[in-house]
Amino acid sequence: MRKTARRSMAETTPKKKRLVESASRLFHRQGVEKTTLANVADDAQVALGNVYYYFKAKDDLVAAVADKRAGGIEDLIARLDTRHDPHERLQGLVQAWVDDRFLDALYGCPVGSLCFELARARGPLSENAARPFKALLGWCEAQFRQLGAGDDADCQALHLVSALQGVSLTAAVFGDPELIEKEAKFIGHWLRSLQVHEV
Amino acid sequence: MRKTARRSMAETTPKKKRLVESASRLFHRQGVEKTTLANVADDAQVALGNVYYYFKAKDDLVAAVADKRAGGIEDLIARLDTRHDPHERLQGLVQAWVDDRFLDALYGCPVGSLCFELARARGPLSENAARPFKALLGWCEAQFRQLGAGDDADCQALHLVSALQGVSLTAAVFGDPELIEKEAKFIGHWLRSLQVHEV
DNA sequence: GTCTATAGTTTGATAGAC
DNA sequence: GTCTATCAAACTATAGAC
Repeated sequence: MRKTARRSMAETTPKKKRLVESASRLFHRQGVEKTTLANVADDAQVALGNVYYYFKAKDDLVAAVADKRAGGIEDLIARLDTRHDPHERLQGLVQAWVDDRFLDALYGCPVGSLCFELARARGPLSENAARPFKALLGWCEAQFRQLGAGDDADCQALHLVSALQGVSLTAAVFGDPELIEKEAKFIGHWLRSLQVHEV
Repeated sequence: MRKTARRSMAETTPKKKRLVESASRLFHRQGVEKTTLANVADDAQVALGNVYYYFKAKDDLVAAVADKRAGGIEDLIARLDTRHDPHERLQGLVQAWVDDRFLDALYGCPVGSLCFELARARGPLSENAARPFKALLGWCEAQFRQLGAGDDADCQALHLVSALQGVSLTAAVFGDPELIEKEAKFIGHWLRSLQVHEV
């Protein structure tokens, strides 16, 4: 009757989904280039040759993971949009980074690291690499505009997204999740200063 | 008599140095994992088998490039330290990012991307991955302290380094160097606001 | 020091039985 | 749909002539 989360997933979840989830985790920890299809197949408990039934080539699996990342950002945005005011929504975004700080301080932001790896390669996959960033920047800009930022809203959005991406990278370089907490507090002060300016 | 910069380097520079410089450029553009020793040997115009006379293994070449990156940051800091006041020194740091914006918007910050790739692997090379970041953060903290930041100096240093790293990544994802200019202006305003607060 | 040739693995991808 | 077996290419690294 004892079941670990992984085993129960391995037994119940369809193989295609398991492959994407294993790839998602391994791409985060090792990067796309260092992760082999044998790694993914093994982690998902799928025979190596069977991977090609679900994905014609490695790039198709990478594209599926990239879509999952973009969807994750869009889901996060949708959850934040249930909050009442733009200041709380932006603070919620920062809090999402704090929530993930232990994993991100080991392997970086899963979205940033993957999108960067795909964009730098400048192959066919780099087309959609900017999608999560476009969503995030556009959403942040709308929040800052509602805070009364006016023509500065796009600069503030870029600054916020950059700070979050940058601290994920820095924390990963040091392996220290407290850096994310520290930067989150700093950003929190900044956001609060914009709000009181507004009221 | 006509000589391109590359060819003249290929003919006059010692092979070991050429290998490190080719590796440095290729690691920036493709990442360590995607770059093969054949790529490096070809770019440096050195026979593949000869690479192993200078570097026992690929990791030794990677370590040499990592040292070069750390040295580059330390040189930059040394150049900035010739300036008269901490505000000008910090603005000079931001300007260094603007100067490199065209290359960084294609392939990211060479320091950040390499240090992150090495740190994430959590192998023997990740030991020194934090060295350039440690130098940068320590130096920035000293500048902010001289600006009268007090106990906030370390938070401000982390924020500045994060913003620079983050915007390099974001600009690379979009392939847009103007994002670096935009964020540099925003940071410039922030630094100026700290200075007038001081005076 | 420099080169060619190649060993020994690993990798993405395919073939074909079940 | 799933599996085993395997190919062809690419990679790190070595051997050995010069």
